[in-house]
Amino acid sequence: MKIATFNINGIKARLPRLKEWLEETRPTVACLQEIKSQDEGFPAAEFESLGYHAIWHGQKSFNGVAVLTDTKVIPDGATEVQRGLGINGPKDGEGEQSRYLEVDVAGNRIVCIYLPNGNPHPGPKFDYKLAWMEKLRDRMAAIWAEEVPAAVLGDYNVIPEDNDVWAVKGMAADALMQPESRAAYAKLLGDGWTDAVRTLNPRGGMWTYWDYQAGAWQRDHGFRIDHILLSPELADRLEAVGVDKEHRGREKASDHAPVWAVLRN
DNA sequence: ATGACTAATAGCATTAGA
Repeated sequence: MKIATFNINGIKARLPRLKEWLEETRPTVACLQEIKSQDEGFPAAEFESLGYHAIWHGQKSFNGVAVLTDTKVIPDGATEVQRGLGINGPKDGEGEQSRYLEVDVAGNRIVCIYLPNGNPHPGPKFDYKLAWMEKLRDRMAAIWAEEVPAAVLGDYNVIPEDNDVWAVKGMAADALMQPESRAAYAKLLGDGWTDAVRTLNPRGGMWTYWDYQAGAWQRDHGFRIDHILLSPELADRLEAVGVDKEHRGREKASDHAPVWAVLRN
């Protein structure tokens, strides 16, 4: 089983690239973030024609997550367990943003997350990020207690270590690598979750994001913020990880590249 | 210290991303 996460930065703008990626790499499960589409605008039929079942949790303009499953491998598709973590956005009177979608896939719990960016730091958006991470930790602990094989994957918006960024100084002031952000991420690992990419590539240098600006892609000025966290049972089955970096260099690409992990059956 | 790019929605720019 190959599970993948891909922040696509707009499902309408990215549809040709996304379909291409699905056909070329054929992930069993694909977690998507930043679909930036309302529920009624989600192009489910496009994925059906490629042999993918979809569950989505949309929002107007921003955020939005979805889980695709290969119906050739998982005939029944995914079954929704929970959407949302029960935490409102940072603006006064704002409701919950669409950032969390938890499903069951053939007995495995798959959690697709789009963790708040948190910039600018400090400020209410950063506070919201940390509060969201606490809510996530609570929910992950509850899943852990269920003793179900689980993977929590998505855009964490956290650069975990210094060797996960092209230049520490360049990002020092950013919410993505504040000590509080890193500490909250480290707590998840401390709870027993395994960072799949870190485990098989401890030396770092494997980026998942390159900014559109300032020639970041051409200069390889990237960092790692898209992560796959595994429960012990799935961590024991971890066989390989990778970043589909080449897809970042294509026309009209997302600023993130897909990240994947292969789990033995 | 700032801007650079891109997407979405709504304007005759603004917000958000990271």
